[in-house]
Amino acid sequence: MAQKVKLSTIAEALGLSTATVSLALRDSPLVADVTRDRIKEKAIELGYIYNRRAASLRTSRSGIIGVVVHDIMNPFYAEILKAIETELDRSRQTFILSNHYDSVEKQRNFIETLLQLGGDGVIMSPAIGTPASDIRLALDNGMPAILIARSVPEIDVPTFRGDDAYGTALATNHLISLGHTRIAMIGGTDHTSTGRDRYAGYANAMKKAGLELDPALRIPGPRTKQSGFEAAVNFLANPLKPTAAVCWNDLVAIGLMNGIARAGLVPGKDISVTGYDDLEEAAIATPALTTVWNGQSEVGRFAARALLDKLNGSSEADGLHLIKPEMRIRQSTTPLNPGAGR
Amino acid sequence: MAQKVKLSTIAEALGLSTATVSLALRDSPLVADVTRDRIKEKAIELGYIYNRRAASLRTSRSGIIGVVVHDIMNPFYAEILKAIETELDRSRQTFILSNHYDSVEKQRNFIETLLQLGGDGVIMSPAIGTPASDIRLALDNGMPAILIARSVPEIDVPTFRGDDAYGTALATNHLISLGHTRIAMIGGTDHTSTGRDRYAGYANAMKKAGLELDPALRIPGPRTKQSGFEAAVNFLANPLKPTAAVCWNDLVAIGLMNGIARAGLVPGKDISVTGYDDLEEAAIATPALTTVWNGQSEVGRFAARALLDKLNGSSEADGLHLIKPEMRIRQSTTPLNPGAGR
DNA sequence: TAGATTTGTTTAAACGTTTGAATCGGGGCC
DNA sequence: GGCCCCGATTCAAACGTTTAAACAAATCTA
Repeated sequence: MAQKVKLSTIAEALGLSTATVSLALRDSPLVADVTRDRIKEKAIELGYIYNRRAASLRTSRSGIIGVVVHDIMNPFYAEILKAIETELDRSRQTFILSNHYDSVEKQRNFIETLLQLGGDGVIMSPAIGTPASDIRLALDNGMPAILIARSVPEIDVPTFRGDDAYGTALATNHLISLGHTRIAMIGGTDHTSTGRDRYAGYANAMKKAGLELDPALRIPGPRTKQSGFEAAVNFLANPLKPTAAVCWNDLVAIGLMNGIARAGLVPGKDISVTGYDDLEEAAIATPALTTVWNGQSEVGRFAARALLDKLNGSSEADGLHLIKPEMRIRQSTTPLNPGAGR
Repeated sequence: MAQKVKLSTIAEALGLSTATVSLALRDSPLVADVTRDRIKEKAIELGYIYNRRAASLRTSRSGIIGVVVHDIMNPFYAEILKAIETELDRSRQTFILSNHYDSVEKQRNFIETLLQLGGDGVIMSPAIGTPASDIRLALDNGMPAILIARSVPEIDVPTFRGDDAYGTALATNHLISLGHTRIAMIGGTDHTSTGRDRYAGYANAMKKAGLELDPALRIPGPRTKQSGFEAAVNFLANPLKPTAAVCWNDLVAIGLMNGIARAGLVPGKDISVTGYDDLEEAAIATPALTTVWNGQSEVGRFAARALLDKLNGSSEADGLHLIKPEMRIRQSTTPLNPGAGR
């Protein structure tokens, strides 16, 4: 590997100063056109590589943005990330991605690393139990933060997520309108604002329709296919078997449908199932999954924009922004079959 | 936001020099125990944040490692990434993740960005058509590279991937042993080494068994569920309908099974299907998918280790390392049903 | 007791950029 | 001809660390 090529290498080769070279490479109007061209040519010829750490040490802008979510493998976040990526790419920001797997500690490590690297900002879906102080750590050190998918108590930064109570109410009402009365709710926990909201939407819809809220019909659990698959056993063991299920998300719903099929019943016919998120996968599941579109791409896009706006000095977007979910009706929900559920 | 706290802030507060503070914070034996404790205490009290860009400017080690793959949303890569993450976390390296979506340009941008940030190394699954010069760009600037999943002609860096020809041969032979003779191969392209290898494994197994290689039975396509789902139509329209299919990967296989089910046939019974990769999802699909384990976690782990070794000066691992795939037999493959396939 | 060693700390230069202020050689203006 | 201004370029300091080398004081050693 040849000697490192830096500004001064180019400067010396041309008999100029590093200042001129620096300005020229950044298209400053201060340097003569002809000089700029000579400099740029030489830079390419020598294989010059801009040293961002040196630059950012001087300018205190690194061009790095951090994004941390529960699990990037989860298609729900993956769709959000894709939207963020598209938006940030446009403004030539590098982004650093991390999972926290709901470990507050891993999340704080990430924030600290990002501060050390001089990150310009952070977009995060906070881990369960995130203390306000962890967000303030970023804020106090001049690194703006945007929240997605979940809120953190006492923190008032721009926050984007779906209107969960409204969304599960949509799904529940859909099932009620099909004649179902014993409707289970599967997956998720009550330890997050999302969890509480989703349950509230379901519970309110049930009450409003005059239906009984049987605690045995609430089966909490992780938010994975595996968990939905396993819940099927529990679900089908219930003596008064439910005829329909509102699932935490599409993954749980697909897992549940697989579990139902494995038990010899026909999902969508014997038991109606709704998902949540409307992942790409929902449409090609068998049967095609009725679900609630949760606006992941909107969340990602808005979050990225809000951060870029903040970096440019505006702060209009503070506070909570809810995206209204929409029903996507497919084949996994059908009118109550009077013979089923016994 | 208060004034920035730096080494000199701590130094002044304690009447010491920045050198002492710098050494103390890094647990150098050069500084007295009592002094070190005072310094560390003060650092916490003042909320000191280590500035890595300044440090790395001096040391030329940034602690940043880049990872670029086709698509992090793809569970195949996601499993590799998880293994890499686990391994790198252990040695406190920050990693920057990116998709190239098989765009050589996006990939080169990533390499350039990483160089600008002073990345210590890069692990990549090269985009289709990656020129050797793009890898050399990294190498020539002192940034070691490791390849996963695919090779690049003329490049001899440590490369880790599954033995694809062997793997598809396993799957094909399994189907042949069940009595199938009209076996399709679905998904993938011939533009990558992986693609050619997988086809070769299938083709050789067919020939060796004395079976005809009907070009109509080769249905190339993207490596997604969607694509498998769509291929079902094409597949079932064949007048001499195949009775079994070797799929490019589990996603294609699951999509294909959904498509078969949608057409009113029973996957695994009317038509046998094999996947590739053995994703978590394969085991809970309906029917549970027979597939080929491709050692993603091994690939990720080995790649990360190889890079860390390189950074520590060793270079033993140069060249290609193949991981031997293994068959995972489940319910999606059954003996040929003489009535089917007509 | 003088010199050598050890222990703990400081000095100062370096890493590669950016940028406000300074310089320089011409013109144009009155 | 003196003055000011202009465009193009350079000077030099700064960003916050690290580290080789120097230093000072205390402790050994012969």
